[in-house]
Amino acid sequence: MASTDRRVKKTKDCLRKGLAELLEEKGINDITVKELTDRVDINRSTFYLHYRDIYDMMEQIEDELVQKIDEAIHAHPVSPFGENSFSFIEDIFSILAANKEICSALLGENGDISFLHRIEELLSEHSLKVLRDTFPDKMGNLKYAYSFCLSGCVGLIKTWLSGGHEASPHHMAKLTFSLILNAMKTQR
Amino acid sequence: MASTDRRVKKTKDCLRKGLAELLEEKGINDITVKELTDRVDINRSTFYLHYRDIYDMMEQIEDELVQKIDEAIHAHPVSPFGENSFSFIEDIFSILAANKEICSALLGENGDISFLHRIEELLSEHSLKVLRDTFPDKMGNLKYAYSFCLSGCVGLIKTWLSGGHEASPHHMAKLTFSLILNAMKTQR
DNA sequence: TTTATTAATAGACATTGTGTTGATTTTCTT
DNA sequence: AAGAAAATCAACACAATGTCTATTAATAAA
Repeated sequence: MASTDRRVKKTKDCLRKGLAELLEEKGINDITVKELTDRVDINRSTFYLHYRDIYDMMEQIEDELVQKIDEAIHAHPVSPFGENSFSFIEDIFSILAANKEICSALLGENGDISFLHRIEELLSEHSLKVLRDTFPDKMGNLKYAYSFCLSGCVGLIKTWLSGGHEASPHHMAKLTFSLILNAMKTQR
Repeated sequence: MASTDRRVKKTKDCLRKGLAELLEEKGINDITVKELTDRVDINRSTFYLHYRDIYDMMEQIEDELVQKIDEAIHAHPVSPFGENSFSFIEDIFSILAANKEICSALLGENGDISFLHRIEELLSEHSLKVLRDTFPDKMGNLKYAYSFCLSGCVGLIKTWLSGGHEASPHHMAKLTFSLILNAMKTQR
């Protein structure tokens, strides 16, 4: 991402696009470096100039996405559950939309379960703080309701990505917010 | 599973146990046939007598689990959302508990995202019918709320498995039921 | 218990992808 | 235009793969 040299950017973009394509067809398990470089017509040696192996490449891509989301989250002040507490959720949906292809691939049928876990952790890290303020007395019992919501959010994201994002990030954020709030009522 | 010969059963059990162990340590990507057979002290050739490769082995294990869950689901009549509509959920929790080690591994950090999808599909297949009866007018708009609940259920399962199942399958089924019901109210 | 069957083992094999290296060519930046 | 850096090409040892054949051991059924 950082590199300024056109050649590096072009090579990495090329490889990334090829990987996203391959991930729609098969699992990362069955994807070889040779296969990827052959497909996008890049020398295999060039691949090793940038990545240690396929998994390293996947990880680097995930790192970038996670970092972007992380930055978006921390750009918002920690506020209790209320009217505007879902503004950071909207940002997340926007980031995902801006990286639709690779995100779909990473969360889809042949995706990476550890990326899924990282997304959950990101959401968790932030919203745990919020929840602690909103339901201070019940934190112990909320464990299950909370994990229900957490995974539920990821499910929402997956469905939204796999469709054509007909709904706007703003609308999705509002929906997410109300779903969480209602589910949480279970435990009050 | 079917085989009657003790040797086959012993070999398969051994390999399966080894795979579950390895999956707690690393991703399926980094697990080689040689590594697995070395660990459980089985000849590498023997592995190929039963499985095409590591992924084939994983698939066969998943197939068995999915089949068990599928049978459990179809053992229950399709009933509208009500007092007893969650009895099949209880069965699912029981099956998962009976296969705790491998299920934890398959849904955990180094798990298999496609197994996760299969579980979702199984739940989906059955509960879509139920939902169609419960909310017949709103089916179009329910898409997102539904996927929220679907993934939420899997999250619930993951959390329950990774803990020590302190809660009983029955309790979890009731909790699942009320979480779904509350979340669904969002869209009414 | 014996026998026929079937599974597991051991060792060898060609094949394929891996990761690395050094020399050369191409492309970029300034 | 010149120097720097990236991409290419060819070659390499290496390790895991998947397949085979011959041999040994364990099992089920008589």
